[in-house]
Amino acid sequence: MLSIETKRGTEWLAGAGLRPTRQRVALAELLVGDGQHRHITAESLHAAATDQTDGVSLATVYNTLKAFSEAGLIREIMVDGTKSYFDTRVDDHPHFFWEDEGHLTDAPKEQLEIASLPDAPAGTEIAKVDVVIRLRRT
Amino acid sequence: MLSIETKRGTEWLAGAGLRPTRQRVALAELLVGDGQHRHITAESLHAAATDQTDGVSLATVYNTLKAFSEAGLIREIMVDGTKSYFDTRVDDHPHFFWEDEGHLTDAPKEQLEIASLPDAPAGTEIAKVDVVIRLRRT
DNA sequence: TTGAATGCAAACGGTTTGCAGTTTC
DNA sequence: GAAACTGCAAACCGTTTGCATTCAA
Repeated sequence: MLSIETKRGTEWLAGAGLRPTRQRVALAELLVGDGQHRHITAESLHAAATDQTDGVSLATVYNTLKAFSEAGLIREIMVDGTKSYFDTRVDDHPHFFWEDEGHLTDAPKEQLEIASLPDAPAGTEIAKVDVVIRLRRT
Repeated sequence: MLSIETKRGTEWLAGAGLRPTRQRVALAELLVGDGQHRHITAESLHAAATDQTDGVSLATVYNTLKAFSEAGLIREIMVDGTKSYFDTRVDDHPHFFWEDEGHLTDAPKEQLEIASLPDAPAGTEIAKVDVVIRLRRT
């Protein structure tokens, strides 16, 4: 069908207590509408939104990504320094970063076995562990 | 003694085939002069250089960090997104990132055991594996 | 002497913000 | 109606760059 599905995205927002505005629903659909995980940047998401009938301003894309991120709906991944990347999958899992193309994909979590991890120093706890496997074309 | 030691830094530069200009030697000394590893940002290094008699312009700090990094003398660590961090220790090892203070320290490498790592996808090889343990105050 | 390195200031690029107008509840 | 959200444009801030000057070899 041609009509835009908005159910999943709306529920996703509701689960985080975020108001389902037109813009947020549109972005949420682009992010989780088909149930797949995605890696995006503000720029790529803005471009995707612009391709649709409902556009969303770049500033709102930034504000929304920040809001989603603070609500725990998405996670920011630090790989590039010049750009922010976000992942719709929020559990700890390793990433491949394709240095030549500057894009990010999930690495199979089952294939990563961490037998032991350094202890958190006194007075601190581990908030998250980022594992980024940087790839280069051979 | 009060005189500024410049031997180690000068040799360090020579080893990478970089000209030992006054500025580079000063920065190299600040980085490896005492044989200890350091985690720095352009800003912190510039501040440290300014505290000395020999100042170095901020642009030169940036250019120099880039040159050192390309020469393999230091390594850039991606943790913050808003700032670039560099490490004078260049082997693969895990880091603690103290989210509250925004600073970086080495995590004990012996305590990290990776039993298995995802395979590099066809046509690629692993350039490096970044492990960042993000800490939060309890 | 000559190519490389430096420093200043201006440019850059991704991100944030102030504020007026709009929308959700 | 009140509070939250949006969009525009301007501000921001770490970083890079153009170019004239200085320096190492």
